[in-house]
Amino acid sequence: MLKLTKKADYGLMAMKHLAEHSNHGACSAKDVAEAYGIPHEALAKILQRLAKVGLVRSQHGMNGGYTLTRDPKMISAFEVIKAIDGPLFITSCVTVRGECDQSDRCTIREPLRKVNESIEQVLKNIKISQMKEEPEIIDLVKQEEKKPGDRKPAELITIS
Amino acid sequence: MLKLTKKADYGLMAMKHLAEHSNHGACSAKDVAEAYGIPHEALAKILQRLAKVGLVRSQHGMNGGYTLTRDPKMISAFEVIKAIDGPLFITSCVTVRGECDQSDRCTIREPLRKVNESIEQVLKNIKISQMKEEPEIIDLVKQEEKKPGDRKPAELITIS
DNA sequence: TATAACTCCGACTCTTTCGGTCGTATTTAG
DNA sequence: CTAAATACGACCGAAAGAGTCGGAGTTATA
Repeated sequence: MLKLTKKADYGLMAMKHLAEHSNHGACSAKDVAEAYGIPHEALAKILQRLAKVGLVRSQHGMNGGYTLTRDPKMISAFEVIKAIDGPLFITSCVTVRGECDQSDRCTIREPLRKVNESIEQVLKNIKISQMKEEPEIIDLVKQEEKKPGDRKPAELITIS
Repeated sequence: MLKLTKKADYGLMAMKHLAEHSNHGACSAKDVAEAYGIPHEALAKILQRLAKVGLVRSQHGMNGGYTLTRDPKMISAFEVIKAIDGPLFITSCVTVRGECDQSDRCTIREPLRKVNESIEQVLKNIKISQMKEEPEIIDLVKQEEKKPGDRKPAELITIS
């Protein structure tokens, strides 16, 4: 549960790959797919959606492929995921149109909406350029787990 | 995407309902289901899973039903969700056994694992007793959205 | 200029998971 | 013993997922 789809995974991998190879010109979908062992036609479709929202630029013909349109420091993981999988809502109650459809007494809607916003912010603050294998760059969580019995007045999650 | 299942939604609603009616004795699955307009047999199956992990206690026979086993202040949303939907992993790469199965060059595994931990902590800090319709109790996010072009050196997400 | 190679693009099918239903057995109060 | 409630398993339809196929467009090269 609560996992993002393989498409989003592939999209993030491809964006990172393009960021690392931006100096070598465009990368074809086939090249990226073979580099990570994923079906290249599935990844092509993902890159198409990224091109449609303007995150990458597609280039037809020989030696064509995809290039980033922005500095990878300015592209968040949230943008990539949202482009591929659509808007994210943690709860099934909150739809695009706003409210619960089946029960007007859904009393947990507001707290979960807050959680949803929190997750969005976490993903918005992760940039493609940070997607390296250096975990110390990203310090997402700066707190220990809860201990039942004490109420911590203020907890912190620091990002970057 | 990134939404938790309806079962988890129902489970959280039921837990909150039990927390509010703990002084009236046990609540039957049918009562809870009718209160929120959800099929009572689907909710019964959810409550069974919650009973199996010990979050609620079931009582057979007439005037039976379900009761919480702990103080609702000590039950986190994470426990409920995990009991219903299983362990959560934000990325498909990270399985229960640990690693990517298809590609050993999945370079985004570690950053996403950090994101995953962050989300877990957010959910662990939301208690059933906090699931009221008073949004000011829970202040999950304390920042505005990003503006492409400025780099905020340190961002904060404050919890409770 | 014309051909051919290489790329992107959109529609389609198949599989898996989710949500919900039904039926039967078990337990308990009256 | 009967009524009311949970416990448990199997089953079915719907929906979203992952992947595949052929076609359209573009550029290099002879």
